[in-house]
Amino acid sequence: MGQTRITSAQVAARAGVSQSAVSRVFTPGASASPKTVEKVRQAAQELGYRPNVLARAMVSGKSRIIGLVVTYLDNQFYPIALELLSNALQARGYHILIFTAPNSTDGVEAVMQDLMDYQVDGIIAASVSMTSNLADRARAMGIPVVLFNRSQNGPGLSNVTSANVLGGRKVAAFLLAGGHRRIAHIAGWQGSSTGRDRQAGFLQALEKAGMTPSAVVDGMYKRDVAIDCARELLQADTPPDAIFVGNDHMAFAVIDELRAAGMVPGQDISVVGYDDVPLASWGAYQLTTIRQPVNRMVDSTVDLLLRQIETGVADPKTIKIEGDLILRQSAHIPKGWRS
Amino acid sequence: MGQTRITSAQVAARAGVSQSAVSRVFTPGASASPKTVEKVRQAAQELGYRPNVLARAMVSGKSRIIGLVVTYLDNQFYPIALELLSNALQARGYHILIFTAPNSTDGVEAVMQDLMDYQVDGIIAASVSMTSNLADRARAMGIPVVLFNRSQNGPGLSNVTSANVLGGRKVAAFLLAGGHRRIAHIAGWQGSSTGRDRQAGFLQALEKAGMTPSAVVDGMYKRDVAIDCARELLQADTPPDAIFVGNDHMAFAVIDELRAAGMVPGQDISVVGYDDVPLASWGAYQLTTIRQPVNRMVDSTVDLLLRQIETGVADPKTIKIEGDLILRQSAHIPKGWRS
DNA sequence: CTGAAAGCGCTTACAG
DNA sequence: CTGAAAGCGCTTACAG
Repeated sequence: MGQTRITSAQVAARAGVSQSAVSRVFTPGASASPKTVEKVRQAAQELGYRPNVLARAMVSGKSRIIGLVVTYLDNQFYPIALELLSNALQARGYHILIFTAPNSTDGVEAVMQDLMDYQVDGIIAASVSMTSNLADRARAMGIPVVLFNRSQNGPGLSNVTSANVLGGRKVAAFLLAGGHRRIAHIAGWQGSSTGRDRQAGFLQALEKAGMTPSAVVDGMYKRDVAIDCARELLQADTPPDAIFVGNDHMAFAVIDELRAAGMVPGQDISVVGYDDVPLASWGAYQLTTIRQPVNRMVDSTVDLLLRQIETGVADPKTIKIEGDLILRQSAHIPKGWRS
Repeated sequence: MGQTRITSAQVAARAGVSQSAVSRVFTPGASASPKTVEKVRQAAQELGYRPNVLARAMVSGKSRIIGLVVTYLDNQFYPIALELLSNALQARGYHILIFTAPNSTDGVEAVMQDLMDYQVDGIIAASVSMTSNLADRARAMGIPVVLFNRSQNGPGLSNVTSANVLGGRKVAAFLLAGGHRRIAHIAGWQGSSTGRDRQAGFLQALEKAGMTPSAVVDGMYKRDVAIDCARELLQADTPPDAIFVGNDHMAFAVIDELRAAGMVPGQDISVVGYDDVPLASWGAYQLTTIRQPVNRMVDSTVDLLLRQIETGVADPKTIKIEGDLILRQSAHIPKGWRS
């Protein structure tokens, strides 16, 4: 194998300049005469030289690597977020080192530690919660952390989510306006802030209207669990006439189950999800749902993270971005309703 | 910010040993007395020391980073493959640096170059084709490359796919046995080996049976294009009674379109896909399809790549793994058929 | 603007 | 088994 990676010293020799000169030509804030630049570029070109990013990282202390921790790659929302994050970061000269973590606390712990060992400049934790111990450690090492689609208090932690409480309220208002009176909720995992917030907003708004939900169960963000929940709701003495499901991924499962029971969503029963992943708009589901503004969530995440990295100032923020209710056929639309 | 990363020298000082001793304790093939190990571990523990992976990479020449290039994150097959690849690699002490590339040749070129700058130990290119120039360069630098779900000849290139030609043949045999006589094909992108191979096997088998397809069009692996194709096929003078679609992602689009036209897949017309992504088994689609054995594809990819990395022997292989036809309701099942 | 030199945090022969 | 030293490929004060 011809592992002959060219070094700056070799380029220097060929160009007839010092190794430092070569380094300067390849360092953005350089200072080199046009002549030097020319000679070095020429030699580098001929030799096929490219600076070693790892060596640069060692001395500069900046790896230009962002660690990303993800768990649920089966929910369409995350691959899309991942793609957008990667593109945005690449455009700014960073790259993503990816860690798929089991959602257990221990799993996340191990993975984050591993991640710090790679000297990442920053960490994005997507739908993962952190122990305060871990957050402290990252802060102690000066590694900025942004939680994506999960919100958590803690010194040094930034988080970016959609306005989940508000979203829950919107869904409740919509279903009430639709004349529904037996409204059930298959909640997102109650161990997550998104699951809790969506539920809280939803229940608040119902209560304000003097209503109580006909049932509230935890779907754990899992397809299987959501199916069981739906089945259970249908077998109750008074089955619901509407179901708010904690995310689209589970809502699809619920719709499949309702249809299997001979019901037509949008006619016999209303179903509303949360996320607006692409599949929600496909013919087979036509799911009414709250759109998570993933583009803006990604932009905020990248901005927050890179600002902290590049200025060195830890300035944790909590950002909540409002999302619209998208009307489709899975739920009855009240006359004259505008969202 | 308290960027006080502990170094091996600090641990050495506290433990009362040399810096090299510390290094040895943290190097797998070490040689250190139990006493030294004990003292060092103790001091490391107290200080919260962890070796700097980048520094280790510099001197050892092994970064334990695998570059992954992906393009289509909207097709459910890839997030799943990504997750499995990441898990398998993590289990063996490697991590994935991710690059999302536009599918253009230039885009891939830029991204791969970028990737090599990070001194990755190996590269997995998922559904991406490489210029021979690029392949040569990777080989010259001794970086093993495995193409995942794409097959391409070239010195030093390994590739892992399912048995696509065979898969195409299986679909043809199945549709013929089902009594279909106007069989159309919405092909996978003809710029890709998977698209071409599936089509080739399919056409071969039809021809052998003395049949010609009623139509063959390129769906480009894109939802929008597939929808247009389906519409076009339906408007033909003799619309098809069966459609083989180049992958599941497009097949879902085709089914949506057929239903919009009032047809029932599996009764009025048969639809067969390729991949068997999770969505294919959900109630809304019930898609008959060839299962890509993604687990085995991932295992083979990781084995091939790590063997090359760890032995240093370039031993390019082409691996094709057979996948079964999975029967569901989207296509008419011939009496007594067993796949 | 430019070169010689120190240093980033490690691993690994080399002696002992 | 263990320490002193060289070196991985760079960047960055420091003089000139």
